[in-house]
Formats: sequence, C-alpha cells, structure tokens
Amino acid sequence: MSKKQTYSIGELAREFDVTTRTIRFYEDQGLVSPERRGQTRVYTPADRVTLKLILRGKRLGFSLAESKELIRMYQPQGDNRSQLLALQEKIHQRRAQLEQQLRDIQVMQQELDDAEQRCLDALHDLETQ
Amino acid sequence: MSKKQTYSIGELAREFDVTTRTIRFYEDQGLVSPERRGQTRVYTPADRVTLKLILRGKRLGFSLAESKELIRMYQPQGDNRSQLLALQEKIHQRRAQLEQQLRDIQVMQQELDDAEQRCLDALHDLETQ
DNA sequence: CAACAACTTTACGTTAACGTAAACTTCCCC
DNA sequence: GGGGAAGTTTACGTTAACGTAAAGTTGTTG
Repeated sequence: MSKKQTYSIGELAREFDVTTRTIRFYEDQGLVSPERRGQTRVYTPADRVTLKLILRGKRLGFSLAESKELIRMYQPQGDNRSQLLALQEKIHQRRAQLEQQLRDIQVMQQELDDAEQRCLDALHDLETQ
Repeated sequence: MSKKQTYSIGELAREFDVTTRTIRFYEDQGLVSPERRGQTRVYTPADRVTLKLILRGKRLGFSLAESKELIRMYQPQGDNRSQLLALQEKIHQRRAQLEQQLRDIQVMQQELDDAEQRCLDALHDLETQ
C-alpha cells in the first residue's frame, strides 16, 4: 500500500510554472535534495511541498535564504535548549513581520478602493458630460 | 499660514532608515523628483509620502517599477476613457494579488503557530525529563 | 536505427537595487 | 581661515535569482 509517489523535474516545473533551471538552482542553494535514478533527479512529495513553500515565500517577497530558514524552522530537529529558544525568537520575529505585512496590505487595499472609486467617478463624469 | 514644510535628503534618510544613495537612486528611477535650492535637493511632504509608499511596497516584495506604477495609479490624471478602463483593470489585478498575499500570510501564521507549539512541547519535554 | 523528447552538466550573461569610493562644493563654527 | 558636516556628481562594484546557450546522455518510438 506504499504510494511511492514521485515526480520528475519537468512535472514539477509544469505544475508550479517555473523552469527546470529554477528547480536545479534551488537544489544548488540547498533548498531541495532529490534522489537520483542514475543521472536523473527524482522528487518526493516532500520535495514538492518544499517547492510550494519557496514559491509562497516568493509571493511575500522573501529571499531564498529566508525561505530556507523558514522551512528549517518547520522541521523538528534534535535541538537542544538554546537552539529551541533561538528558534522561538525567530518565530516571534517572523510573526511580527507577517503582522506588519498584513497591516500594509490592509492599508493598500483601502487605497485601491479609493483609487477605484475615483476611477468610477471619472468614468461617470465622462458619460454624463 | 502656508506650512512650507520641506526636508533635506539626510532627514528623510534618517527617518526611513535608508541611505541617501538609496533616495538618489529612486530619483534616478523617476520615483521622486525633488526641487533644488542651488545644487541641493529639497523634498516636499508629497515626496515624503512617495517614499513611504515605496518602502511599504518593498515590505510586500514589490519591485520599484511596481511601486512606481502603484503610485501613479493613485494620482488623478487627465485620463481618457480607455486609460481609465485600463487603470480599473490594473486595480483589479493588484487587488487579486493582495488577496493572494493575505491568504499566504494566514497559512504561514498558522504554520508558525504549529511550529511554536512543537517548540514549546520540546522545551517542556526537556524540563520534565 | 534515426530521431525526438526529456533529462543532464558546465559556464557565461543579465537585471534590480543599491554599496562604495573618489573628488568636489557649501556652509557653519571657533 | 582651516576644519567638519552635509550636500553633490561620476563611476565602478556587488549580490540574488535566475536566463540562456552549448554539448552530451538516456529512453522510446515509427
């Protein structure tokens, strides 16, 4: 019953709308490490999830280094106390940043609403003039 | 009663925690265009707002070109009908992107919560072991 | 077996967003 | 009037995140 689901680099590239070059670059940067069947890279569902996390990070303006750190934060490590405390601190910082981004988005949404209203008004003026 | 408030490049750099080089670079890119008192740049409150918009854009991962476009979207132009319709379309696209970012943030916040919980659990295990 | 599709490595090129250094002017202060 | 401090221009350097090209290897298909 083992699903043994795997992916080729081309499949993942198509699914996430990136080039294979991009995925290999992420490997270079240590973000994914697929196995090999001979020369060919073979990706697991876990690799696929990692790619998803990277692309979500990109949508939020994260660098690859930041996404890499985030991904490592999710992985339960054999951490000692001081490492756990450091991890906790990083989590708090990330959360603060996300909250800032959330505020930025809300303000920007309001501004877009205003801009659209002015746009509609201007269109209306053109009609009734 | 005219406030005639202005700023030097150094003041703005300090306030927004960027270098003067950065502000001059934004001028190069056509994002701000301060007046001159002789050689020296003199910034208005409007320039200051523009800088704020740029930096908020950066926090959300926007390129300078994108921020520039956003800023122009806010300015009421002498637009004709087709330009107004194009503007409306851009507003919708931006809004869609912001909504995607909002979803990304919410998921990421949940993941951070989970990560912190595991972190706390691991710390607790260390205490009671 | 030839041809193609999808994979591989190697390596140089490109763009955005500044950093950094040098050399110069202006203004203020003791 | 000789420093600083803050401003200026010019110009080359740097980093991240890939793009792009070349040249080779594998599998399968008519």
